Amino acid sequence: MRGALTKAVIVQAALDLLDEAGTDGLTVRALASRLGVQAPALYWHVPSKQALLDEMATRIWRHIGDVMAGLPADLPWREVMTTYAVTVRSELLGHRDGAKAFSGTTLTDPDVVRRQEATFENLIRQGFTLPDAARGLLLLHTFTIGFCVEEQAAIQVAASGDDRYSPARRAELIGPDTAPLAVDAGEVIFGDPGTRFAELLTLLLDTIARLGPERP
Amino acid sequence: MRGALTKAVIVQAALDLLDEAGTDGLTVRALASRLGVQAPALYWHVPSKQALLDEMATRIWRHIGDVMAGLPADLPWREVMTTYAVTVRSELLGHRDGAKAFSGTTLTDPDVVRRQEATFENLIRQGFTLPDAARGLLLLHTFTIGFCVEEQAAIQVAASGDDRYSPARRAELIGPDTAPLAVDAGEVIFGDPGTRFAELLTLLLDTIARLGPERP
DNA sequence: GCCTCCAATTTAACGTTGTTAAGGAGCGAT
DNA sequence: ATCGCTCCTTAACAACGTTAAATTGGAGGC
Repeated sequence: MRGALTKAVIVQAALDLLDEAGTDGLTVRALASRLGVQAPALYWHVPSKQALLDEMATRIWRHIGDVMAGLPADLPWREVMTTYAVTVRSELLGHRDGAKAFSGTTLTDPDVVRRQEATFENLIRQGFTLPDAARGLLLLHTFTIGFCVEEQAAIQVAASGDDRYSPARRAELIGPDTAPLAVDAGEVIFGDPGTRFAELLTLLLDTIARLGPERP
Repeated sequence: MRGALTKAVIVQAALDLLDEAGTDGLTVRALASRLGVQAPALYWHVPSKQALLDEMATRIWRHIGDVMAGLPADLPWREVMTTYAVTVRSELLGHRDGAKAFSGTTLTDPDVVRRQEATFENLIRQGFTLPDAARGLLLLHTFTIGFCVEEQAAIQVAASGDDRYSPARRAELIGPDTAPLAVDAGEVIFGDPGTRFAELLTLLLDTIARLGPERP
């Protein structure tokens, strides 16, 4: 089993451990134990825990890049953008604490950026200027990040047995008589996240259309 | 000086310490020392560090609520929404690591929610249905959170002397010949954040207009 | 004026964390 | 065979959040 440890193996195990134990459970010792090794052994392959976290984030974003690069070169722009948003969301929510852990991360991999080229080419072919394509994707990216951060936080609260976001408990805490609008707004804001995401995404695509190929 | 320690004082000191020392420097011992007290003394007033972090977040969001509640009851909806986005951004960026620390946080204060009532009343008076007002604010909220998370992460990278996001270094890392579009897109994506925020915000307000009072 | 009681704080300590230093085992090349 | 390099272990450190127990200081009853 000597030499079986590589950076890639460690990163994969770290992602698995994160899913099982969450951020708090992702310790160097627990990770080492899962790999059948002592904790300091990992430091031969990875300079620090922070570097490991960066590496994990890079893996996630590289995978998202793979999906985007695999799209047909002439896919309609709405589907391109929908795929991006949906992929990012499923990838972030697919890992416990993923949104907070992998958002706003410093990508260490220029390769990820390079592979955006095909997407830009496609968008431009469909009538976007480059700055507008960039703005559109940035808007989508930003929105998706924010959405997932909030969604996953609520998921975690609910998972801990706290029903603070359920409509009934919420109404009770606020007092329905004092702020009926705020209570009702909760139905929209804390309703089914999938529906909400789809709704807002459609709204955004309509926005992006106006700065791109369907400019008024 | 006995009895001078209260939860409010601790929370304020914690915010100050966060700004000076960042998330890593915000330790129970450092906080106690700044308050002229031993670490365990804090546990008389606050049950845990996590509770303290929640309390800090609540303070931030309550302050944002103060600003919103202080707006004129008939302020045009675009200004209402702009104020919300701008206030959230300045509040989050106003504290070191603020975006990550205070986003997706579980508000412990129903009072914050109750005070949204006036904002909803105003938006409805200007032609929004309640669900659309909620959707609009949610879209704005989500976007702003995502934006700040990314912006502050980039700020922190730059502050550590890493010029990875500067146009020149970025072009060098990617290789300008292999992905010219991706390189140029960086000018938009990593240009001045204030401009970028204002641009995207305007874009969003145009979208929100279509589901609200200026429905086509 | 003393004593009591309770709120608020200290001292001491525990287990766990990320990380480093020093050393040893295995293996290929000379 | 032995050197040297790679990879891993054992031992240890300082710092962290947190708890238990002992201690202080002031307010109120006698």
